[in-house]
Amino acid sequence: MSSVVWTAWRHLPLVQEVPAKLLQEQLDGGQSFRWQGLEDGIWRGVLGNHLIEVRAASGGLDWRGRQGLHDAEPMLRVYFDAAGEQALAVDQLPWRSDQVLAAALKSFSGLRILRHDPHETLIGFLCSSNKRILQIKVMVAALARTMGEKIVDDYYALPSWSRLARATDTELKACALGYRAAFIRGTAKQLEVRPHWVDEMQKLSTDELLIELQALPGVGPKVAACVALFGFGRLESFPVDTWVVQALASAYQLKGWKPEQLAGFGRTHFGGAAGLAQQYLFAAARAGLLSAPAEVKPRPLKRKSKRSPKRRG
DNA sequence: GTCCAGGATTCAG
DNA sequence: CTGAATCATGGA
Repeated sequence: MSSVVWTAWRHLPLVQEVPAKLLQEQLDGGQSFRWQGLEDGIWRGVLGNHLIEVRAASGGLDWRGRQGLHDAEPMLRVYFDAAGEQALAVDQLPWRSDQVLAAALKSFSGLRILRHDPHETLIGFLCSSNKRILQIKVMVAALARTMGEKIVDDYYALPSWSRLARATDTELKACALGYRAAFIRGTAKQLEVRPHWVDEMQKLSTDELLIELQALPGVGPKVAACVALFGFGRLESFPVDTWVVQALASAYQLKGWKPEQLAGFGRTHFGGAAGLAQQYLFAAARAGLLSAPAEVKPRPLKRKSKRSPKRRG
């Protein structure tokens, strides 16, 4: 039934190899909502307006696109951090004094923050509140199929902000977004008149970026942190979701801490690559590797009583 | 039927 | 200011 004509497989060398199990964690572990696993370890996904397939291979990845695709290798090199820049960031994490982190780094060695398109990241995480990863993927796919441009077969690019801004209630209803439909539409109406939004955001510091993101409808602290991390490559951004709350409560003895407090702990304890640490802990928590807090023995921690003034200017 | 999901927003107190 | 209620939908 498929009318896709593929190029030959091409090799994408990676400084740090990505075994099949780790590739699955990266592509289907909550960073992206646009990949589907096929047979034989092949993953098919839509990046921008490209339909791409990848699979683990010795020394890196094999990939292919549709016949006639202009070379997508530069984009994929960035997407998968082919140069291995994040290896340095991982080494800067406090794994030498943090046994929990050390275990997570070992279990998912080579895990990377993929460099997603900011628009796609924002759309995905606008759908994410109170939803599981699988259902987020369904909603994003529905948005693409309903309002995006067709690529081939049943694969569609994500719709533009201007298209989303004029989405009808019927169209949004068909995507089963629930109350998130208002998030999508509200953010779309703001961003459709800001064609250089990404460039503007890139110039900001991470703290400024997080504030600007949270000014968008449906974007709170957690979604902003995810967009900053996965969409803008801010490795210091530390999203605190239910899994991270669980992980820090059980493995770091931080029961009862509120998300904002945990975010502060994350940035202080993990430093400039806190978001990278977060993704390892997120993966470990979801894999059930942090469910035995008795073994862990973290250093004593003090809770800050100081409140942060929420002023701007 | 009940509970929960990579939360955000609104509403009491 | 903080904490609880509410939001729409689908799967376990």
